[in-house]
Amino acid sequence: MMVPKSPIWPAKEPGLSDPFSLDEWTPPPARPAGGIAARAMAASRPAVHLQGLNPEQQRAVETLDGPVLVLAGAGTGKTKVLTSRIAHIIASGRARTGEILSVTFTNKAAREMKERITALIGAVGEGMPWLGTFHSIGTKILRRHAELVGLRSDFTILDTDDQIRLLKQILQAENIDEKRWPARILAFQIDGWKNRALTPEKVSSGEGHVFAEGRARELYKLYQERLKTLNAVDFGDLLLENIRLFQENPDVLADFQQRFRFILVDEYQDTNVAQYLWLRLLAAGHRNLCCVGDDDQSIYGWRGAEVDNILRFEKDFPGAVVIRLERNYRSTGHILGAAGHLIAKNEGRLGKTLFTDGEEGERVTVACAWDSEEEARMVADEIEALQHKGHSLQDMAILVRASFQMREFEERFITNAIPYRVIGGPRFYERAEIRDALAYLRIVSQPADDLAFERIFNTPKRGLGDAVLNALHAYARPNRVPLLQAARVLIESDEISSRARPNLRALVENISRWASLIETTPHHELAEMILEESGYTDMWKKDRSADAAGRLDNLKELVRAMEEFENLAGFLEHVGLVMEKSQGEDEARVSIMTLHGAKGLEFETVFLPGWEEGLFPSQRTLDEQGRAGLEEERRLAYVGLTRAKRRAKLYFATNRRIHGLWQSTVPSRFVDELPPGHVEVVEGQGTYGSMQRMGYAGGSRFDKVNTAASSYQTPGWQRMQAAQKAGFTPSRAPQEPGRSWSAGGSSPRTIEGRVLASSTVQSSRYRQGDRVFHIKFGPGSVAEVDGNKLTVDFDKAGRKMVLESFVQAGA
DNA sequence: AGCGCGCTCCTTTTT
DNA sequence: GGAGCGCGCT
Repeated sequence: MMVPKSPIWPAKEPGLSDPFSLDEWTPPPARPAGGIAARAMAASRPAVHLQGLNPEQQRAVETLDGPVLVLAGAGTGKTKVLTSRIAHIIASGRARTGEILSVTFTNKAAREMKERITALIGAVGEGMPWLGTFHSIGTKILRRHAELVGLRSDFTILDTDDQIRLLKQILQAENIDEKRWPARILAFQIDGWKNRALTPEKVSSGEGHVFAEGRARELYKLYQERLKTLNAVDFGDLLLENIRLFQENPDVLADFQQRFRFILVDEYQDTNVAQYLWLRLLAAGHRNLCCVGDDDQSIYGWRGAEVDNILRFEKDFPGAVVIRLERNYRSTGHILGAAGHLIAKNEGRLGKTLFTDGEEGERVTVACAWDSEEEARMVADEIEALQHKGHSLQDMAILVRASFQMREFEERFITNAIPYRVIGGPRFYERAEIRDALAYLRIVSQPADDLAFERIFNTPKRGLGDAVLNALHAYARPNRVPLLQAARVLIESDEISSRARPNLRALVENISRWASLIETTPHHELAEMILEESGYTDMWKKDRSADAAGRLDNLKELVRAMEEFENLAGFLEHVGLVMEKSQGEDEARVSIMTLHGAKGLEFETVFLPGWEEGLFPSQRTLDEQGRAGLEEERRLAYVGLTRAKRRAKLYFATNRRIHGLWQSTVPSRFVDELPPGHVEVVEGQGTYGSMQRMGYAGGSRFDKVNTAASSYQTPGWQRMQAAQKAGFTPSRAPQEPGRSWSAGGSSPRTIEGRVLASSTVQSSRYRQGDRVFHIKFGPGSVAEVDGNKLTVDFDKAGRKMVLESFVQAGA
């Protein structure tokens, strides 16, 4: 057999006995004999951690040697396998807790695993030092060997916000027009390179050309240099610097390879290239790598995840054992049938078919709403009906494609007095007040943290403006000193205006004083003192805006959270990487979240609104990633359906306001891809008789409910098609062959409101005062004309802005 | 230093 | 439609 070339993963040398087999394995000399004893015990006693596993799960748990890929479909007991496997390794004496590397993507997943392991094997589970996220483990390793990659071990971790501010400074210094080349685009670009493990030298010059006339690579390099002088890393560096550390220091790598007898990876389908390389390096020692994942649930391609990693596993790791978990313990037969049929349309997959021994249950329902408002009303009504039947709100969730869809549901739930909870949104440590407070703590504990200094330097307002900051930079840069140091020097000179000088002096002296208290004052008390004395809490107390009180609460919460940590450094570490908004689990509420946010969760009833072309699948994904994008969207649909235990309810609306303009929409192709046998089309009980009036073209099974004449026969629609033929075709990337947008009477699905609304300079055929008819709003008269956008005073619906192509003359 | 206007953009999101 | 941002005016 051909073994793929791999410098890191040597093929086993023939003739040598496998040093890692069970028989040959001996504990290192320093190890107490406990391992052997435990193994003996495990042999004589039925293992608790192996109970309740089905045969495939058991195989996944017990196949300890060599690379293993566990393809775990949704709801097949993935976490159970991971935790049982760790318990098994420990209980059988094959490794101690400190010799198992176990990586997850989110802190939540890591926490959950720790809890479940502890439940299986007792308190030993809590002591798993190498169970954590890629980033937290990367940080741990990097802190130990920071000096080898040009950092000090107290390096700071910058988040996206810091990163962008830093890039802005670089762009400014390089005289690059930030309007044309926004820092966040560059940040995105750099992130992308880091995801692919590309250092500035490795970025191809072609790719470097994408930003600021080919200066991207140079800017990336400047950024990295600046990070080093700041003794800082960004999230991407946490892994990239690890890889560099390992590659440049084989002894360090060997040490970790030796240490990690077993490596486990959760959600392998979400790994990016950097994570993959990192794993490969570490796994090359004992070769006991177990990756668990589901290619059908890979939904993070847009942020660097490589489905390819999982698809290629067997090639990458020769001799890998692949185990499929297809027995589903979550959903009913109809839900699995619908989801399975849908995902089977994807081509790039390893192939799994979930099955259940449970009941068929209710069919997946599909309902049509007239517009998004009615959609929200239908969902709310259904929720209330379920509630009356005794179902808890806790067991229901609304999963949307994009967060702008949430608002309509929130509004509806408020009017219906349905308690709800929005999951997602800004994290605790992303809030401005938390970031400000942290910046104070950072500058006090790390005087070289220029970004922290800049953030708090005039917050609260203390009469220090750009002039002062520029003066500080002008001194700091050539002298290669931190801004705080520059400030110390300049307050003794005339460089700073006499008005600002005392203020700056006060700030600098405060910082020094606070810093001198670090050793002697409990850190949470120090934090409180800093926030008080700096005037920061006062700033919010004086603030009259509605959210000021909430911000003060958050600051209190921050100080409270600090008490749980030994010292300031430990806390800062935690907050950058881990800290989450504390969420009170009080009363039962319906959850509203994005499909992405729902991964890994399950609910009795799942509402899936907005299944319309353009929204889901997202037009933009289709435009940008073509076929691959469509498949990722389909996986997202699959994830959504498989969250449901007993009921999945889909909705689509025929009208939706996108970017402020009303658009006609057609059902998602995913609706058509569902197998009829598992699906039931329900009549909307819509008060406006929506099912009668709705209209959409095309060879959909839903034609039978489409009784009215298709709205696409309207003159407005025809005009729009004509306009498109004439050259206003919305930008569309390569489409998958065989599925043409305009084929088979299925009208072009143009959701690109922006293109439509802005590309046409041609004069409208309508004038002020003209009478028009709109399929949603009925008759009205034109109040204003702007290109092809009309502001119309509708007789019933009031003033709305609509696209010209959606109205017809007369009426 | 603070406000207001006009311009742009507008999926998903962890660390 | 609406949020966020930068600039320019007072």
